[in-house]
Amino acid sequence: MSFTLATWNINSVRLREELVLKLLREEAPDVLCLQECKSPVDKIPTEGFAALGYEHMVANGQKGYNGVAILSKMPLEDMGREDFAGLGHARHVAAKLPNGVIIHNHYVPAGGDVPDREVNEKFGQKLDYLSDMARDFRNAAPKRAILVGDLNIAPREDDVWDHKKMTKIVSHTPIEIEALYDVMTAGDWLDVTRADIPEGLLYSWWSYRAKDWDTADKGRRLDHIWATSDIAASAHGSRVLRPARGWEKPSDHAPVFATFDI
DNA sequence: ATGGTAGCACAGCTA
Repeated sequence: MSFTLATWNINSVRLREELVLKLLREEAPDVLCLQECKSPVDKIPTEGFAALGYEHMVANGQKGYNGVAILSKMPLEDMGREDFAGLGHARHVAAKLPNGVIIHNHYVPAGGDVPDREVNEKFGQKLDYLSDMARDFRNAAPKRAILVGDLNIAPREDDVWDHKKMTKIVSHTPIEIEALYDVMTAGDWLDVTRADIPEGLLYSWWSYRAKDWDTADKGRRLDHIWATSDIAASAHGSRVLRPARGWEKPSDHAPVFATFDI
C-alpha cells in the first residue's frame, strides 16, 4: 500500500481553514499533520475537511497557543498525548493507521531568543522537551512509526541560509542539534526528507519579518518527517511545497510531504 | 544592537 503524508505548521487552523482546504483539494495527501492550530479541539473546523474525505481526526488542543492535529482519509486509532517537559501544552498527539503504522505529531518548543538555559527558561524547556522525547523512545523503542512536525531545529548546514551566522541563533545551535540527534538515535529514527533529498539547500520556514521571503530566501528547515528504520526504506517522493509560503495570508511554514510504500 | 511581522484577544505573550 502506498500513502502520502504531509506535515504543516498552519499558524492558526481557524484563520487558515481555506488554505488547509486548498492543500487537501490540490495535493490530496492521505494524512495531514498540523501544528500551531491555536484552537481548542472542539473549535477546529472539521466539517469542511470531512466534506473533502478527511473524515477522521485526532487532535490535542488548547486556547490561543500550540495545538496539533492529524487529519486522515483512513480511520485513525487515538494513541494519546504526551506532555513532554511537563509544560501543560498541547504539543503532541499520536494515531495509528489501519496498516499498523503509528504517527507521532510534534510541535517542539521554539525556545526563545537566548540559547542559554541559565538566563532563558524557554531554552531550557526546549532542551527538556527533547530529552524527554529521547527518554520515551529509549523506554519503548518505536517500530513501524513515523514522526513528523515542527521540531524547531534545522540540524544541517544546508538546512539554514547561512550556517556561520546561525550557530548562535536558537534553532541551529550545536546543543540543540546534538539534542535532536540524540532523539533520533534513541528511537532508531531516520530523516526521511534528507534520505530522499540528500543534497542542497532545503527550507520549510521563512520569517514573516523578511521583506521578500522568496528572493532573500533566508529560510530554515524546521519541519521534519522521520521514520523508523524498518519502514524508512519504503519512503520516497519527499518534497517541500514551497509555493504555499506565497499563498494569500500564508503560514510562515510550507508543507513537507513524503510518500511511503508499506 | 535593534527591529522587522503575525495570531490571539484585546495587553502582552509567543513565535
